[in-house]
Amino acid sequence: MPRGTRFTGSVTIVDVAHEARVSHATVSRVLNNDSHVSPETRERVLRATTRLGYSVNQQARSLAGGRSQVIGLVVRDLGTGYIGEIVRGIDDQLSTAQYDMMLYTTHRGGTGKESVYVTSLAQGMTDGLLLVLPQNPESYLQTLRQRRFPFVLIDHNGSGESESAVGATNRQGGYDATKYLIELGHRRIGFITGSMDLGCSRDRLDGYKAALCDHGLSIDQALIRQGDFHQPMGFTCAQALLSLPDRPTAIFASNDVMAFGVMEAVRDQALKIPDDVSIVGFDDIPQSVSVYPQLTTVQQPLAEMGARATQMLLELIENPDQPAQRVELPTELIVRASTRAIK
Amino acid sequence: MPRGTRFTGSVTIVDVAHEARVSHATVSRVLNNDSHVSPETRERVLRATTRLGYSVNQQARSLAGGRSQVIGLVVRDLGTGYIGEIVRGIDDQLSTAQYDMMLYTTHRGGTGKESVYVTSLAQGMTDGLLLVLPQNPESYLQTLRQRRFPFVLIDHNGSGESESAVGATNRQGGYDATKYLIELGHRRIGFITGSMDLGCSRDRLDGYKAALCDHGLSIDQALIRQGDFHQPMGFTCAQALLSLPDRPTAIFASNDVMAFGVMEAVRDQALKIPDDVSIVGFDDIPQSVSVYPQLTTVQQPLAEMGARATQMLLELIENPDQPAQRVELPTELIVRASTRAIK
DNA sequence: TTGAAAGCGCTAACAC
DNA sequence: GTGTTAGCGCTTTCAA
Repeated sequence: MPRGTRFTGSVTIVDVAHEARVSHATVSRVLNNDSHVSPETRERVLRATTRLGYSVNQQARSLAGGRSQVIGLVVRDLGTGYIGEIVRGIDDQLSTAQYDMMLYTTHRGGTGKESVYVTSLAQGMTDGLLLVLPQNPESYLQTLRQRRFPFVLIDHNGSGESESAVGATNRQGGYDATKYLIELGHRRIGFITGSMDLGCSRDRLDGYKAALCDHGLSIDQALIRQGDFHQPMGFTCAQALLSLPDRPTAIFASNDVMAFGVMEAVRDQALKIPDDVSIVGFDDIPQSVSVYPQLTTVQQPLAEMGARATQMLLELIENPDQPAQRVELPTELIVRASTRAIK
Repeated sequence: MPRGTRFTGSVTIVDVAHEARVSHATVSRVLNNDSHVSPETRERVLRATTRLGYSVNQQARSLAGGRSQVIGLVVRDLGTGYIGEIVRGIDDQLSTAQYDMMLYTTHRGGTGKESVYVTSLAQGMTDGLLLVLPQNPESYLQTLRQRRFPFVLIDHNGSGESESAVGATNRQGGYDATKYLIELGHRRIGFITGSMDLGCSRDRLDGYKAALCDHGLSIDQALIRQGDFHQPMGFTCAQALLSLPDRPTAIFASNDVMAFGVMEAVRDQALKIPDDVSIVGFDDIPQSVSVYPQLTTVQQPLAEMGARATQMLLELIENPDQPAQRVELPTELIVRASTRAIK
């Protein structure tokens, strides 16, 4: 009957050692798959662990210099399905690697908050960090780099080549969607950007512009509004676009959530989707099939991005001296019901 | 220049002690707001911590018998906005209490997985647990109770009076929505349940039935379909309801996500919302205003539920011998565009 | 009020 | 192949 500290009926490595009639170091070896243990001892220890219902105390393990088996996930918020999808991918990988996840949201703190998190995180709580679409990341990326703390950026390609990042072919995605609209006969295509401090936002805009150029259309600055990835902004920008003297016949929003705002605005003006205005989004979050009409959008393989980033992080934790990897997963235009050929 | 172990440039309590010319025990006292420290010593220590950029190592702290300052959040998945809203509330409270959060999802494991989490969680990693809408919870609630490990259930009122839980007035919500539909003139009102192993699902159904009875309408079992809180099931159930010989003029789904599935099904049959079929959901997740027409729904104060549960958990951690609290926050019918009076 | 010392559960040399 | 011994950074008696 092992004595417990607080709540936990904690069976420790020492109890197991006692039960298996070995030293606690040997138990540790077995637990860490050290090869220098005789098969029969290993067997005996393993039996003892199950008999006693032992489970390792991660805090102690990581204090002693081992891994914490925890990674930190830093996100703005969990608002939309966007993060949910990414987490699905992360989660899968983590569970097979026997890792747990700490969740850090930054939505309330505004600037500065993130860096507080990150430094305290790097304090040993976690073995590595996954940063989803970080806002003004330079403030703390610096710190992480200095400490050689493993991290991978998701959907944001950092400032240089020096960091590992997984993203999608944002430029191509922007290009494809715009080209598609052009081929449907649209000539005046409104564009709503994401937060312009993010590389992915700039890339999508670039793709839009490139497609326009390649098809001999000029770039009208009036058709480009600066958004922020949130629905209200999609609404506002769309309102502005729709009240232009020469109203666009199609609007391409830099993410699905803003596209929902566009839908609202279009209806607000008693216009029909897609008859009067075609709408395209970006991301393909689960909600894009819940709305009506179902949204034509550029799919990002979000779950896969999460999974890939996690694999990369795990490798980085294993071997921190690895060179940075930069992965771009392909986007795909998903045509649904919010777009149609111009009359 | 403190020496670091792994990545962290870790300034420890010893470094601070040295700098402040006191023992590390005194530093610990200051850090833990122990009253037996002279104001001037405290001041000196505090200055040293900031000068050195010290930040406490939670692992060590919790190993030594203190709090881990981490709570665990156990959810099925992050799929919809539902969890996102709850987390917003949790997060707020946690940040003011200086707590961090571990996220445990159970979506992949199916049965049994949750209990594995929970036991390993209770192993000292976290100070307490928040369980959102847990599936078949009896398997591990038992364990938690035995160990007297603090936990609070969210949106699920446990098996007895013995556990702390925060939910909403589900029965009343079900009643209100149904009553509203009846007052609009609807007589045949379809109902899609949630997972019936959950108390909240049963309560919503009860409210539906009670409203019917109170208004002299009989309960037609054919109008009640068993759902599971997911969109595809909403679609399927709605299809069944709509192909009934005497088709319902309104459908009340036990959550918003299923209501979206209902919308799909209604359109699939070339019927109009709300002209041919009125639709009501439950939850009021953010998406319910993104869909068209905007969804009439029973609002649960999700963020508030998260916040309240967190406060309760924190109190429970402070004083585990407290009696269990059971809180029901009020729901509110939010009338939007998916419902109308019958012709 | 403060310091010394023990120990939380574990890993990682270092012996044997 | 296995045991012994030191810590990891902290909290917490127990003395002083």
